[in-house]
Amino acid sequence: MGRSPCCSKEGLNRGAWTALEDKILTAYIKAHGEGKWRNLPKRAGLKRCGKSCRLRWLNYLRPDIKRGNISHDEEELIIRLHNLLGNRWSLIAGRLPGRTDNEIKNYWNTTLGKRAKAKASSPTSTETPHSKSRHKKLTTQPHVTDPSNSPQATETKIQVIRTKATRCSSKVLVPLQPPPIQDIDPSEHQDFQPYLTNHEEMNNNASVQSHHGTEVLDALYSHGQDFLNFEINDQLRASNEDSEESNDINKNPSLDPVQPLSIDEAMFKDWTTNPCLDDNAAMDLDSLAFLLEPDEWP
DNA sequence: AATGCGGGCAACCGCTTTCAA
DNA sequence: CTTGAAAGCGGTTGCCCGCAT
Repeated sequence: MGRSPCCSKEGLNRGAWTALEDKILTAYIKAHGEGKWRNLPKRAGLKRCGKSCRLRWLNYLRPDIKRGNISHDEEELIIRLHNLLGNRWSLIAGRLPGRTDNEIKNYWNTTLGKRAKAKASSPTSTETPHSKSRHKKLTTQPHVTDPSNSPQATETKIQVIRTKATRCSSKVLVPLQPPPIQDIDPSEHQDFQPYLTNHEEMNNNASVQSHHGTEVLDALYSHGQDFLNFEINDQLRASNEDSEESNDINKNPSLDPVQPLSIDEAMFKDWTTNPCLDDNAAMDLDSLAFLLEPDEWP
């Protein structure tokens, strides 16, 4: 690809991963956990760059990866989030359980971007999101990997999404509560089944979700400014967290997660009061789409 | 049946950001 | 405060596959 290697590549494998390499990497990470990517190949006995291992794990081997077609809901969400966030693929992916930034980026570049272009040049275009071309290729499995060996082949239970922008979470810690199970119909929220079954996991990831909520809200507030450079005022947030009012939402799981959103100044100062951004509803596609396109509110 | 072409996707790259010493 | 390592990110590339000719 014409560029100098990012690290020493002597004797390292490149290109598509083999089933054996996948197995080794998966086994190693299962045993030792993620992280320390640079040392990982040596320790695991893989002839790969650490970066390559990280990418392979995050984009393909993770057990919480959702394979298969992008659903209509997901597609709409991607489009709206892209309108809002631009090419912040990792942020967009953070709102789509089981989807990776690479997958969304590819999907945009190959499908949605073109469609958007076509639509722009021909506003009367009647192509629907379910047009034939879109489904020309269904679930893709890498040819190098024996599907029977793939973790996804046997792992039908999709776990909670972990946005890769995990660093953000270290600065935002919001008290969380799992959604009341009895209030949620699992059949209608299959994408979020993990949230209904794995509270511990959800709590581990909740701060990230909350942080994304901040970004979305701030984006709305700043009307397109580069809100991702926004630095959260720690003191303000701390005072908000101390405020009884700001914690009401976390204390009151009975609040309707899709309650119409009224965006006022107080809410921007204390986004945790917004029911749409409550963790109980933060991953709900409907509520988010609702947030992004207020003129479509019923 | 053979070949060319384009689409789709996995993987790679360099830059940026974050964190710890 | 500085600096280097590690990790994250988005852009780009190259290969494979399916379709058209």
